Amino acid sequence: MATNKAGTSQDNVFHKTRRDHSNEIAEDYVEAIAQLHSEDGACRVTRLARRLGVSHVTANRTVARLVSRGLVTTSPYQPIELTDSGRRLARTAKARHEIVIDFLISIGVPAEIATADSEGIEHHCSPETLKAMKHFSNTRNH
Amino acid sequence: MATNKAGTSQDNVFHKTRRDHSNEIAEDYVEAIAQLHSEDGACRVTRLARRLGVSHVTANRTVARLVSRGLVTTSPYQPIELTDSGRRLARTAKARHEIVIDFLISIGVPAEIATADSEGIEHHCSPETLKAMKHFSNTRNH
DNA sequence: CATCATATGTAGCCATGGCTACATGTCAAC
DNA sequence: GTTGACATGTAGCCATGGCTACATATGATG
Ligand SMILES: [Mn+2]
Ligand SMILES: [Mn+2]
Ligand SMILES: [Mn+2]
Ligand SMILES: [Mn+2]
Repeated sequence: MATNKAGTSQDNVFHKTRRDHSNEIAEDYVEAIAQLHSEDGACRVTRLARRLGVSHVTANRTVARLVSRGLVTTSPYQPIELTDSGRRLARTAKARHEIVIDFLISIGVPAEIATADSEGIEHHCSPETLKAMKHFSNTRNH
Repeated sequence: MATNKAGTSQDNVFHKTRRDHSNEIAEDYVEAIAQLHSEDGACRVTRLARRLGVSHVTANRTVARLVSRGLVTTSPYQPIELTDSGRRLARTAKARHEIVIDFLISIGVPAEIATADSEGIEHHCSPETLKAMKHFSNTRNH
C-alpha cells in the first residue's frame, strides 16, 4: 500500500535516519551511565559529562529529559540511577555497540578507528544488519 | 600527548560523531540536488523537499544555509544550482554511499534494509572503514 | 487577459542539544 | 566550626532542524 518502497514502516529512508538520531542521545547516555556505575560504583553528573565530552550543564539538562522518558531517576545532589527500563536499554545498546566494533575490526579496520566510527554507526543498524554483522564476525573469528 | 587515545584528531569519540552529524545534512542535500538535476534536468525546492521527506519550508531554509556554505546558488523562484564545491561534495557523498550499500548487501543484508541503514551509516565511515568495505565487496563479488 | 492551481517565500512557533556565567550546596581538612 | 575546593544547579544565550499558517509569484488554461 502507498507509494512506499522503503522498508521500515513509515515513509522515506531519511525519516528512519532522523528517528535513529532522536534515540541516539538516550542510548549513549544510558550506556555511559551503566559504565560509570560499573567503574565507580555510582554515576555523578560531572563524570558523565566528561565521559560524553559535553559541559555539565548539557549533561544535567539531558538527564532531566531522560527522567521524563522514564530511563533514569535523580534527586538533587545525588548520583544518577537507571530505572529497569534504562538498564534494559543500556544492556541492548552495549550489546549492539560491541557487535558493531567487533565486526569493523574483523573486516580489517584498525581498532581505534573502529571504536570511533562505531559510536555513530551503531545507532543506524537494524536487526537484520546486526544479524549479518554478528554472523560474519563469528564465522571469521572461528 | 594529552590523555587522548581516540583516533581522529580532537578529543572524545562522541565529538567525532557530532561532527559527522553536522556535515550530514549538507551531504544528503547536495546528493539529492545532484540526483534531481540528473532525473529532471533541474532541482526545484518542492521536489527536493519531497525527496528528503521534509516540508518545503525546511528545505528552503536549509538550502539558504548551504548557500552560505558556498555549496549551492539560488535566485528567487529559480531552480537550485550546485557550485563547483557542491558538485564535488555530491560526487564524493554519492561514491561513499554506494560503497556502503554495496558492502551491506555483500554481507547479506536485504537490499531495502541496506538502503535504509546506509542512509545514516554512510556519514560515520572514515576513509579506513570505507577502504575495508570496498576491499571486502570487491573480493567477495570477484 | 483573467483565473486558478501550484510553487515559492515569509512569519513565527517548537524541541533539541550545545554553551558561558554565575549561584548555591557539600564535604573534607584544618 | 570555618574555609575553600569542587560538584551541582540555574539563568539565559545560540544554532539547527522540524513544523503550520499565511502571503505572494508564476504559468497554464479557458
Ligand atoms: Mn553512540
Ligand atoms: Mn548518525
Ligand atoms: Mn547519501
Ligand atoms: Mn545520508
